Amino acid sequence: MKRKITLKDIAKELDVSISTVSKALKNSNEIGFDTREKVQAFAKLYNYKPNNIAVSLQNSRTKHIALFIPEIVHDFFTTVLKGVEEVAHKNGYNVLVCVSNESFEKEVLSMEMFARGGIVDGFIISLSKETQLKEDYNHLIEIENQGMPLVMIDRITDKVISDKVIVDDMRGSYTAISHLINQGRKRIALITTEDYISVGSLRKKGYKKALADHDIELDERLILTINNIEDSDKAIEKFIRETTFDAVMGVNDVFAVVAMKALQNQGKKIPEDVAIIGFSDGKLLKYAAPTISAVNQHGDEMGKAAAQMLIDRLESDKEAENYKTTVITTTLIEREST
Amino acid sequence: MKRKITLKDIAKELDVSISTVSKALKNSNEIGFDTREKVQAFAKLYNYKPNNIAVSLQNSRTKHIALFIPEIVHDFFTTVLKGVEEVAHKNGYNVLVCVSNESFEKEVLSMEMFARGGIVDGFIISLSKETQLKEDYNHLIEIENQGMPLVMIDRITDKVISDKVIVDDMRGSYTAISHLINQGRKRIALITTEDYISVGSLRKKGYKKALADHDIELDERLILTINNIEDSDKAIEKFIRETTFDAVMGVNDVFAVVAMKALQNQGKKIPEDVAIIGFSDGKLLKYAAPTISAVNQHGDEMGKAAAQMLIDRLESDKEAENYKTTVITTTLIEREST
DNA sequence: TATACACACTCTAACGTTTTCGTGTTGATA
DNA sequence: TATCAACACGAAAACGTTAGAGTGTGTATA
Repeated sequence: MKRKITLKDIAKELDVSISTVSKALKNSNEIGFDTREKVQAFAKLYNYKPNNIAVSLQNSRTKHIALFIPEIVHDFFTTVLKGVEEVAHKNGYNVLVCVSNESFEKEVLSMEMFARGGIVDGFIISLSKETQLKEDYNHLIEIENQGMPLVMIDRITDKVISDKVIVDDMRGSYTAISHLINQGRKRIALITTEDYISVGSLRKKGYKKALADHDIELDERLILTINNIEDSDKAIEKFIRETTFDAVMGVNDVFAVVAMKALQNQGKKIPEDVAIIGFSDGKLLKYAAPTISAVNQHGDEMGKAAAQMLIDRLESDKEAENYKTTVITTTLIEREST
Repeated sequence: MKRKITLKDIAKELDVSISTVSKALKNSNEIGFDTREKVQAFAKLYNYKPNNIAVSLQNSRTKHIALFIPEIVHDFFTTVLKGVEEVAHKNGYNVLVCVSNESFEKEVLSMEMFARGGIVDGFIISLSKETQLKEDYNHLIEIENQGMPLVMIDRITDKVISDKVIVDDMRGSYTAISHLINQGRKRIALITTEDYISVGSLRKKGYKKALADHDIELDERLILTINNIEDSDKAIEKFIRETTFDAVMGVNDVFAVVAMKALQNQGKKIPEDVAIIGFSDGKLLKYAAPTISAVNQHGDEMGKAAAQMLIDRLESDKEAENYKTTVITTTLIEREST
């Protein structure tokens, strides 16, 4: 185990004090030119890198940020992570990933440990389902009280005041449904999640508004609410067997593709008999046969925006409370299914 | 900004020394029972959590591990991350994610900074393509020389001696091809990556061995090597137009699904005319129409195994060099395409 | 009554930095 | 020759913790 070289080592070797070395490496003009040169050359030669932990202890900044996501095996959150990682690294920050697995408890526990332990400087979080269901946001409020920056993304709550990055879910949904209507679809079904999930409910709102604005009467029977993700496949199949419509939107990629398969099994032609649209940043809809139109949420953009907001907050010393909410605009990707 | 409570605060408040508090919290019987009780109660009341940075500085262990992956928007690596995160958290470790984006430079730079800066205690890495192409592994060797544990996964090299977790790529491929042969397929195509990618070349080996063992003559024209991932779609379509076969295996999920679509466009029936099989842990093949058989690599198992190996190494004090290579067995998931 | 020793603490150094303040040496100025 | 900056550097405290080495009691042993 080769011990790492420290300021002390350099100091001893060059017969100067530790502070001189420290200053010389920072090119402080408090130190003579010759000494600076000498120290820097030596440090370079021995590949000296300051011990981050010591630096952190000194200025109580770790240069780490935490990203909490409910689920990692999910195209959207994956792209978010990619975006966060990119701008974090560009700014010299590292990303600690915590997957809550939709569990309130894990979210709370990890968050508290990260915060009180001084492990990270700030948080980016997308709420777990359980948290949204319980509506218990004390851990987030506690974070804020401690003065740690927090950026909420995608699955947010307005019970907590903080920076936020969201997608224009309602608008995305509205646009998608309008697109279907403009193509002459009359009976448009929606496969969605339960209302407590913020994005799901917003998408439903967009759906309803689009119908209303185009004078199509809302038929609640055309809305399928999945309450148990485990057997969503069966629920969707049953729904499709028992309901007739000429278009359907799923609030994610799996719902859309499962619906398509069920329809195809029924002998329906896509898009002739039924048009399909989903929400997704991933490959599932892109490579389906036929390819399925999608509302793209631009997870990477969200990640980038969130990371940038967080870092800005961290680097600015002002206590300012001008919290911002950035809205990422979705784009409709038209494919064969519509 | 509420300052965090420290040992010193507790000590002052309770009029004892800092060390007494420290020991009391650790339930050291060097401290009287009453004092212990008092300190612990107080700490609990004020929700004291030790400052991790100070602890890290003290024992030069950060309880952080780094996971280097070439690409995050990729089902396999996503499941790996999930596995790593799970066992890391279970053992009190945090995961720093670094996405190399297949870039040698980013891999090297990040790695050096993580190592010399004392940011993490150990590494789990899957090599970037560029690294595998260059065959320059000095950064990894350097890590090992520093005495930092390193676990290589999936995309590995035997130029570096370390713990490893791999999948039985060759065997997985062999089994898949044998499965096709047993179904009576005679002309089996392979869509693969260039040889410098370790897993791709192993899968090709398995393919060849399976053919040989079943007395099927190898026809090099049935092997398509994708050298530019950007226009793999076109390359695959061209290949399918110009080549005839009754089965095809893709070394990943996209190759398989693109091949299927191209075949279907040609009017081929799956699996009647052509059987298809891919490598994947994700949803793409599962939700394709028809569903596509897959060699499942169990990324989560790999992640778990790798994290466990790394942590074992970190927690054991012995300098032992009995490096192990864990092989995760792939499983063949038979679906409609075969 | 001297000795030993367990007990319950406190002191101190250490981890590797950064930064403020202090200090000895120059060379220039009055 | 006394005075005073400017210069180049060192000493020390601080960040929050841990752990080994003291220290001062009180009680049991010889």
